[in-house]
Amino acid sequence: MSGELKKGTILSENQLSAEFGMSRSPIREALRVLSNEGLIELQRMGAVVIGLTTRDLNELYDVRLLLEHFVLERLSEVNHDSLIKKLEQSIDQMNMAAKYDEYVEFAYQDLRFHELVIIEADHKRILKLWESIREIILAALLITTEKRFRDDKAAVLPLIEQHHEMIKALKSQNTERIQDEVKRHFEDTRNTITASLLNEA
Amino acid sequence: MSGELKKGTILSENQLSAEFGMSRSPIREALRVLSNEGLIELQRMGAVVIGLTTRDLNELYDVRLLLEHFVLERLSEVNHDSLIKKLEQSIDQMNMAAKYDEYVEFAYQDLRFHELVIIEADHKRILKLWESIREIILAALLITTEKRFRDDKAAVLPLIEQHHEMIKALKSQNTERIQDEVKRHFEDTRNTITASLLNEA
DNA sequence: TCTTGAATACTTGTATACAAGTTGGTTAAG
DNA sequence: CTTAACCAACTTGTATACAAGTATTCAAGA
Repeated sequence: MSGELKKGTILSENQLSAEFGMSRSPIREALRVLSNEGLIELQRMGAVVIGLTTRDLNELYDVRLLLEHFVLERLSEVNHDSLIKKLEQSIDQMNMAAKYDEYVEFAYQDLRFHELVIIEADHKRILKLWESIREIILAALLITTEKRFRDDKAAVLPLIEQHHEMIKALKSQNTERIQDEVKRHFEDTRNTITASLLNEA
Repeated sequence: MSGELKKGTILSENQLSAEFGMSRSPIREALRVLSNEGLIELQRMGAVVIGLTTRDLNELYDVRLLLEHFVLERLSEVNHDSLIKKLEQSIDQMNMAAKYDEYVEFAYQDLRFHELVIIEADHKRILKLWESIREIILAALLITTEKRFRDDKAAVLPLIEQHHEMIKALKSQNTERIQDEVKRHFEDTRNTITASLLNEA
C-alpha cells in the first residue's frame, strides 16, 4: 500500500522467508491474508502484487460507506448513550494525539471511532466483513495521517470536527441527518486518502 | 452447517489430520478458511464449532441483500443484454436440473444466477465480499435444495418463477421494481433456508 | 475435604524436508 | 538461423520434526 512494492512484483515464499529470516509457514499464512485483502493475487507460481488504483480506493470507500450506512440504519432510532460516550472518548484521544504529534495514535482512534459504531450494531456477519477490510483501511489511514501531519497539520482539525458532527447527528436520532453526515465525512476522507496514497505509489 | 458437528465441539489440528489421513498443513489452512467464514472460532487451544442460529442465517441474508442491492443500484439504469442472456441460460439449466432431479446442479445454478449479477457490477471489492460468503451460501443452498427436492418437489417451481420475475424486472430497467423483486426473492429463500437448516441442526 | 503443585499429555506456531510440477535457458540437431 | 528437447533451478503443496506453552489430572499436604 505504501508503494514500496511496485505493482506486478512477484513474491515467492522462499524469497520472503529468506528476506525476513523466518520459515515459509508464517510467510505462507501472511500471503493468504494479503490475498484475502486483495493486495496480492496468488497464482500458480508466485504471488503478484496488485497495485492500488484510484478506482480500488474508491471501491474500498464504497464498501466502508455501505457497511456504515447499513449499521447506522439499524442504530439511528435507538438511544445509544454508552456508544456516544465511547465515541467522545475516542475524539478526545484524537485531540491528544494531534497535540503531541502522535500520528499512529490518531489514525488508530479514527479507525476506532468507526469500528465502535459497527460493533454497536451487534451483527456478526457485518462485523466479519468489517474485519476483512479493517487492516487495509488501517494501513491507508496510517499512511494518509502521517502525510497529513507532516504536510499540513491544520488539516487535521476539520477531520476532528467531522467526527463531532457525526456525534451530534447521532444524538439527534434523525436517520437522514446521520447518513448525510457520514456520507460527507467519507467523501472527504476518500479524497484525501486517494490523493496521498497515489502520490506515493 | 449440516449439523453433523454440534455447536461447541472442539476441533484440533492433530485430531483432524489423523481423521482425514493427511498432515496438519492442509488442515490448518482449512481451519483458517472456516474461521474466515465464521463457521468456527480459533482460540488458544482448539477451534470451536459455531452453531448456526436463526439469527445467524438472517444475518447472512442481510448481507446477501445488502450486496445485491448495491450491485443492482449500479446496474439498473443500464442495458445488460449479455447479462440477461446468461441469466436466462442459468434458469434453463435450473429447469433441466429440476426435471432430472439433480439437486446439486440446481443449487449451483441458483448460486450462479446471483453470482452473475454481482460479477456484472465489475466491482473488485464487492466481489471479494461475495467470495467471502460464497461457499457458506452454497453449502446452505445445497442442504436446502436437497431437502426441497426430497420433501416437496413442486416447491421448486415458484423458486424458478421468482428468478424469471427478476429478469423481467431487470429488463424493465426500473430500479425500484428490480429491488422489490430481489427483496421478495430473498425473503422467500431466507425463510426456506432457515427452516431446513435449523431442522437438521 | 480442600487446596496446591508437579507431571503428563495435549495444544499451537514455526522450521525443515521432500515430492511433484513449472519455467527458462542452453545445447544440439535440422 | 530456427526449432526442439533436455536439464537445472526454481515454484508450491504436503509431511514431519521440534519448541514452547497450556490444560488436566493425580497425589500429597494442610
